[in-house]
Amino acid sequence: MSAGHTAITTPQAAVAAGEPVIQCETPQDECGVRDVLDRLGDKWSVYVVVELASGVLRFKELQRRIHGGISQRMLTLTVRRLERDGLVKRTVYPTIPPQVEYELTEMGHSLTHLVKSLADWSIAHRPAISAARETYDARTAEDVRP
Amino acid sequence: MSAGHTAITTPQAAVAAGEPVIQCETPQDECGVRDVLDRLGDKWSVYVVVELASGVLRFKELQRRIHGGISQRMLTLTVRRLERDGLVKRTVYPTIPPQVEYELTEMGHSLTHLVKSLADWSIAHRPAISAARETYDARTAEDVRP
DNA sequence: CAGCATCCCGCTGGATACTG
DNA sequence: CAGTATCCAGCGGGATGCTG
Repeated sequence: MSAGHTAITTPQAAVAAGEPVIQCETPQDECGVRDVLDRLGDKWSVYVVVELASGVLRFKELQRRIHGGISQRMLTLTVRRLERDGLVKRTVYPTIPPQVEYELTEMGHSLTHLVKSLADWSIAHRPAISAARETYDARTAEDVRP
Repeated sequence: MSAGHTAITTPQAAVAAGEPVIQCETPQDECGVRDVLDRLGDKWSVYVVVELASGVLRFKELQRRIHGGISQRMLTLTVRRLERDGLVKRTVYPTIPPQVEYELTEMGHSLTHLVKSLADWSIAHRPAISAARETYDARTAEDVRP
């Protein structure tokens, strides 16, 4: 994510200075959020987790299941990141042709609950969001008279 | 759930573990997830929501509170998007100097719970994630011996 | 089948300067 | 103070081709 080439205000400085944070008292909370969002933020991680929530999958099958068609490249990258973070376990069978199975770890499964909540919230509020967008667009359209 | 004709999948794991199985057979479900993740995916939305969770804030104050120093541009964009989606309410007071207040809508507040959960999960699992990364890095390092 | 390497485009997002 | 407008670097991510 952040390349960190700008050093106007380092997060460390803010933390060290004991800046007022959210309703949570510890400043680490935000770092934590960022950690999760960095994982969940990228386009495909959640979908992989979602698909793996139902069971073990091989690479191709995993790719096939993800609607919208994730590219091979992105699936590899995504799955590798998740593996690195200990959310996904990757098992290689040295057969011919090669077979690689992906499954969620315990930690990965625990994330499933949150993803589910996210999905539920999203589904529940989608109509409201759509409506809000239409309202907003209509209002700004009449607002900006050319 | 479908499947059952291939031996690849093993949904038993999820079932046995009592995991909430997420069904993504309908494309709408995924669109829903994508909708939320598109909002949460961008770098700053969550932080804005987090900061606004504690109360009404003006532009500058909001910018000041966000760690890492969000640029005016990004704060504007982020806050506009959130407003468009009906998560944030923007109130303009035509005074001099101008004063604009931001606050979460009801829907925005409902998202706060999820963000909170995300933060909690993140904080709880950060050590595990760090450990996993170290393990992974060490393993791959010795794996790729030149 | 699984996955690495390469090219390349578009969007995100930072810095800067200018208005109301 | 609260933006808008512009320029530009970086990387996310698609398409393609090559290995084991």
